[in-house]
Amino acid sequence: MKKKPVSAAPRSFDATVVKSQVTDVALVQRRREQIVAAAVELFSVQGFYRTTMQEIARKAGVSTGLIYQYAETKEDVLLLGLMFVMERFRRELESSRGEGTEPLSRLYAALDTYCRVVDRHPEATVLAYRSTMSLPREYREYIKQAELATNELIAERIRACIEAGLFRDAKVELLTYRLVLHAHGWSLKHWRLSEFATIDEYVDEGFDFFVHALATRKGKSQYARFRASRAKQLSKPVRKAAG
Amino acid sequence: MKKKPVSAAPRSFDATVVKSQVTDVALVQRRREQIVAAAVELFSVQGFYRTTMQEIARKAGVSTGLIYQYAETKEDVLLLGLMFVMERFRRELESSRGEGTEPLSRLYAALDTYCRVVDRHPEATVLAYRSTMSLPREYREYIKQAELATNELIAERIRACIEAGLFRDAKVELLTYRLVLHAHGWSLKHWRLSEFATIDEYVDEGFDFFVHALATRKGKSQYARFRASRAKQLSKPVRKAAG
Amino acid sequence: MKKKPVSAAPRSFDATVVKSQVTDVALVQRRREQIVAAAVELFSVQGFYRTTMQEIARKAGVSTGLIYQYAETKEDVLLLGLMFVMERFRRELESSRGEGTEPLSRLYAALDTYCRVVDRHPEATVLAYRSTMSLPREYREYIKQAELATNELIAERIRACIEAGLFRDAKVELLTYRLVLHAHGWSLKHWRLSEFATIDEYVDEGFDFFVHALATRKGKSQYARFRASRAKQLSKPVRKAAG
Amino acid sequence: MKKKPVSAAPRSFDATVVKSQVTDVALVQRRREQIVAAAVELFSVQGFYRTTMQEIARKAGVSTGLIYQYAETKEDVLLLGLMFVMERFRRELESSRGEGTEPLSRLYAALDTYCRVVDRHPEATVLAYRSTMSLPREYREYIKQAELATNELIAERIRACIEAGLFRDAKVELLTYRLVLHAHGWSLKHWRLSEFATIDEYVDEGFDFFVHALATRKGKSQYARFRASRAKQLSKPVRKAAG
DNA sequence: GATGAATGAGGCTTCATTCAT
DNA sequence: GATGAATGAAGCCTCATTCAT
Repeated sequence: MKKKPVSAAPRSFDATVVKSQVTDVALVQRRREQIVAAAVELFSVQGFYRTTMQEIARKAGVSTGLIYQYAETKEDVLLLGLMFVMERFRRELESSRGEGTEPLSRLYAALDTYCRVVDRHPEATVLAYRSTMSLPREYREYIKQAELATNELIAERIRACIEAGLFRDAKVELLTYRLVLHAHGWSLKHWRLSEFATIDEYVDEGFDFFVHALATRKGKSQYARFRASRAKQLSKPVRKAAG
Repeated sequence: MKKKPVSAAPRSFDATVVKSQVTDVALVQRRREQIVAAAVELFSVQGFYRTTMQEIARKAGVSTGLIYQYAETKEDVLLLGLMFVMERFRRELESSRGEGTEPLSRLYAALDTYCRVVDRHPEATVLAYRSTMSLPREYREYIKQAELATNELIAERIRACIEAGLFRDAKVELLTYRLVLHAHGWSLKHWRLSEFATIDEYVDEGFDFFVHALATRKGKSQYARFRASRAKQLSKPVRKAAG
Repeated sequence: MKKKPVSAAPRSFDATVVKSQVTDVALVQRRREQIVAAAVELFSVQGFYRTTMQEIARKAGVSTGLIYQYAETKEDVLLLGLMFVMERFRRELESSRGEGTEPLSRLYAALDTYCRVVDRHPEATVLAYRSTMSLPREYREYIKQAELATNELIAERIRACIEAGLFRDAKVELLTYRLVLHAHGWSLKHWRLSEFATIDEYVDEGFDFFVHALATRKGKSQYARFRASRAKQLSKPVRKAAG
Repeated sequence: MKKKPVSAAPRSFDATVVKSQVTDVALVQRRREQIVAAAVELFSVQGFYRTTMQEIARKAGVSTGLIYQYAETKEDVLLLGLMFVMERFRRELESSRGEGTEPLSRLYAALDTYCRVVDRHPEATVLAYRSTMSLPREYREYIKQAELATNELIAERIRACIEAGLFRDAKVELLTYRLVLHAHGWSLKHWRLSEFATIDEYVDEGFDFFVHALATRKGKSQYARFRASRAKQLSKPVRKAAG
């Protein structure tokens, strides 16, 4: 009886919006990965404008001219980079399961996953905030769509909690951004937040706060059970392997 | 009995870190305002790198060379711009009173003020996120310090709630960033959030969420009273004058 | 029995101290010659600061940007120019033979060659005096070393005269600069000197003066023989072909 | 029965070729000295183009605008500077006496004085070589005339030696430049020459060389006497007071 | 006479993009 | 398909000169 999750091929991650002179699809895929990986790293550290095409080429181990066979402009490379980054977010989020189908657990898993991706790739998050505006207005839409598609993965888990009577009713879109900003915040304000919490604590504190604000009576007892089960798990020798 | 409100002179807003060739202090002040106003507007719309010094000069109604009498580099202009913006945030936040000394009311006032400044100057917020990295590493510290000084104005109001037994104990620094990010979020994700809430709703929803998550029993009843008094106020003909 | 003529490879003429973005050594060589030739001419006529990179590019028949693939700054171009000029001096001096191995004859040949190079490229000499100070302090050392290497070609011929008992003993370094300044003087004060002497006369008068001041009895008779042989030679129809 | 020494107001040192807006002659004199002193020092160290009018003003302790009341362009300041420098050379040379009227002694005194002025103001000499070309062609003539006027002070002493039968006949103009370049050389090649001689030695060696090359029999004996008298003098406790 | 803020043309340098090989 | 040398427009910054006070 679950609603069909939005999905249905979000055009937003479709890298074909960027034209390539090369026809061999597999080659395009491979070369672009090579180029974009270098680009994302440089953009993240130095910003879009401080990074030159020649630097990207050098770091990617290709010639300058080659890049222009796989992207028409520097902005294209940025777009590919942002898509690449957001695609990673979505992919990881999509594969985060949570304990069975328990809604709270699944929501926790989503937040946990999101925060940890951010923790592992802090530059990627920052990149999105810093560089999106360097894109031509038209391209920005792609990024927004990609963001919405990713958010939906969280939104649907929030909805599940509401539908299960664990959370009081509220505007899911706003709630979603609350969690999204919590995750992004870890990167955006890492210089300060990391003085007061580890990523583990940050995730738990964030979730705890969220549940406290929204949980119905039923939700609260469910949450207590969730915490107990986690506590038991955590007491076991091995836990989340370091990322 | 209250702690002394913040420090005395937060070095972080001290514009003298940027050197000027002109000695007349009042003139420096006036010219910089003129230049920085133009710069902030352009940076906000086009970004730092897309904005040329000639554009800034033209918009400020001065010659290109003049800017260099009041700032040594383009980065200096950005620093002054960011300082200017953050100073405005702090100033407005500082002057937000709230109903008497009631802690909840004062906290609400802080969030309300913050969000409304963001609402009135959305570019300013975005500017901070997008352009801070364009600064030389050394300059970024100034911005961070300025941010902390501003945050403290919120932090102390949260602390007041905790000390008054209205909120359960928690890490104030993390809570502060929660509110800060809520305010910033209104600008960062305005394209989406504004589809689901007005600024009034966004503030109220954010505060409500915050209180729900933290309030003790005492806090909850206090909050009920606060809402009642606000409802009464809101029913009166005049309300917050538009900014 | 003779000392090994100077060192092997005087680092001082090593153009690799200036970095190039281009890797193809032959191309670097060719392009630099093209650029430097234009630069030297312009620098000589207008001076370093009055010459723009655009002018150099235009005269060299390349684009402005190209120069920056072969030299990092305008100062680098000057350094290459000075090296180029000094290298020419040294090369010509090195290949000046003189009659057999007769010391006086060889010394004369050195002075004669030096003065004639100066005569053919008066701007080059002037350039060295006027523009060396436009170089970063560090670069000036290269030029000094190059000068010393060139001077050595004269110094060793003076030493040969002393060792052959033709000249009385004296500080060779000072004597060397005496001849060097004599040659340079032809360019530095050409506006005046050329009113009173042709280059031929200038060389002869300079050598005569030098020998008169230093020659031993043996040296004097040798010098008489040298002049006699030259006189005979000079009476022949063909003489030094104009450079 | 001596020829009238050229003199008769050499236009070349006439600073009135540079126009001033100020009419008070004494003030013009005073201000210009103030400005030119600063300018010469800066030009000497940094070169003409690297020195800004604002730097000159600062070092002279006046405002930028003031300079333009006493000189129409930056080139004018340079011209005044060069005139100032050459005037000093001439003045010092003019006042160098030598032992009575003995020709050799007077010539020695000229060379000695010249070299010592150069030694005390090495930058001044270098300035002349480096910066003269920065002048508009028309101005250079003034400098040349000033140089000739100064040279004449040496030339006439050489002539005296020839007329007294101490030197063989030769082109006085060339001989003059020989001595001039010797003096200038001390500054131009100081970095090298100072490794091998003190200024005392440099002067003596230079004069000795000169006399050796030119002296008649009569001149030689005169020179021997001159050296003997100097030796006696030198053995006395006090000698040339340090400059 | 003196000041110093203001001007704006011009230079060095960068770098996205092209194209011959 | 790949290379990397070549292009040239454009931007930051400097500084000689002016002018209102």
